[in-house]
Amino acid sequence: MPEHVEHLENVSLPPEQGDGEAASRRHRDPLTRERILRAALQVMDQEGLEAVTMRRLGRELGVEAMSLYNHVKDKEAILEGILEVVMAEFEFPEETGDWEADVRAGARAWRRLMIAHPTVIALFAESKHPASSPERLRPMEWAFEILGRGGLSEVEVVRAFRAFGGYIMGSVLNEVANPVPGMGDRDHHAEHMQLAGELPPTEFPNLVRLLPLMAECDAEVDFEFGLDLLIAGLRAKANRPAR
Amino acid sequence: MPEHVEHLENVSLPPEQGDGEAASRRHRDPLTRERILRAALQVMDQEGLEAVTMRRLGRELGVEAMSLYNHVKDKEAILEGILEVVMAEFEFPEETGDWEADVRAGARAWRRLMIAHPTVIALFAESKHPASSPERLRPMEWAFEILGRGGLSEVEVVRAFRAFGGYIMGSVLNEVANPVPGMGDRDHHAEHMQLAGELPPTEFPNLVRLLPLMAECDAEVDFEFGLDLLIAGLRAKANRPAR
DNA sequence: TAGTCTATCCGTACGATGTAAGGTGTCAAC
DNA sequence: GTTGACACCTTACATCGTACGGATAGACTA
Repeated sequence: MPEHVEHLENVSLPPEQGDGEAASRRHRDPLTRERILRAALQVMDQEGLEAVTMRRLGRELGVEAMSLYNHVKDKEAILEGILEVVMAEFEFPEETGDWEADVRAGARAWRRLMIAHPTVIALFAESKHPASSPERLRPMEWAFEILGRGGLSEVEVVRAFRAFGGYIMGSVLNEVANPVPGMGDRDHHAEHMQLAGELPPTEFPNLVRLLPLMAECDAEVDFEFGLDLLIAGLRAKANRPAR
Repeated sequence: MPEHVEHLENVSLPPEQGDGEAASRRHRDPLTRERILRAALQVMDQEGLEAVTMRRLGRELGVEAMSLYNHVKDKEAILEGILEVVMAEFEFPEETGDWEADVRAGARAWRRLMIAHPTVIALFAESKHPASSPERLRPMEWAFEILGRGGLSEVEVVRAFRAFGGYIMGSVLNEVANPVPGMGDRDHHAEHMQLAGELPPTEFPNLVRLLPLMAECDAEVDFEFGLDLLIAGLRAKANRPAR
């Protein structure tokens, strides 16, 4: 009988710089849905969605790819799980009682979360099932709660939720249109400027004029601008006096 | 020398229901970047992004997968190309001279386009390079043109563009959260209702109350709602009198 | 007419992916 | 001990994107 495995633990166990803890030779600390999702999120944040691979996650956790299937059904389940983990990071701003300020703070919190993990937008875009885990629902619940205090009807609350949600999602999506490398802006800036220079000015006069402006705009300020529009519009609709 | 190929044309050439035209046995009509992109878009619209495969496109066009590489650099190039084709379908609304009406019409046109090809949102979310082809730029140019007529400063035009663009993108993204099957709403509706029924009402009182409402809202009406908010806000900012 | 060029397309092959199926080891309960 | 449950590993397969090289056919030259 071939006893070809002489299980020493010299296999690899890559340096394990991370949360240390030994990974003692007999058992490494046991695999867990939790640990898998955390590793997946990390890989995704650092190297993008296409780096999230069963084998890669296995390597990351010192385990073979197939072992993951003892804790998650699918790769798809991992992807959905990442959304859970991210939404669990949502930082609820403390409430001031000022409705507009609270709405604004909520929107910013949401944006911060998406910006912190830009690739989740792609996950949302591909996700097959709507949210159902408490982790993903809790921030929604809170958003409804806040919006509900503005004197809007129930339908209006729903619609405002969708308007803000859509705006936040879309802004971030447009903001992180190129997701990969070292950091944002520089690439965008350069590409925009170059593009504006190359464009036939008779066909694209506005782009030639405005693209450079666009390149040097600050995404956060722009976000606030749109937020102002939505809130102003909502204030009008709710017949509230300007504070 | 092995002359193992006895090129008869019996291979397969699947029924070829489409644009007819013969595909005569000697040559089928020649492969083209154009034709490839069109086929890719069609497959994507009907069966989703993951069905867009080099071999699949080849089959669709009566050709081996590798032949596609004579006309496109990459699979990625095909995906970017799909964006071109879609944006080329943008239907410029005729301009009325009424600024608000034109902005609204533009936003609707944009939304219609995305709804007609829901999967492009995922493409945008994964696209590595910002737009650069004229097909993708032309609708942007037009949007700038329209927005520019509202008495806004140049920076405000840029910001308004981003606000509207973000809102449109995000709304559609949220609207088509589940992309695949026969059609929208039914699934969403059912899932929302069921979810609302299962939720612990003490932890998620707002969701329990509002999710059913959300399920029966009409996406188009909701879109208009957010559009109203943005335009109202913009009107205020531009110090224009309500019409 | 024969010969060469070039664009187009096919065939084969390689590495990487997700995952089904079954094997191996460890430990708790009997 | 023996047994069974569980965590993990190994192997295998279909399918993916694509590098590489050969075959075909029309256009051009002579």
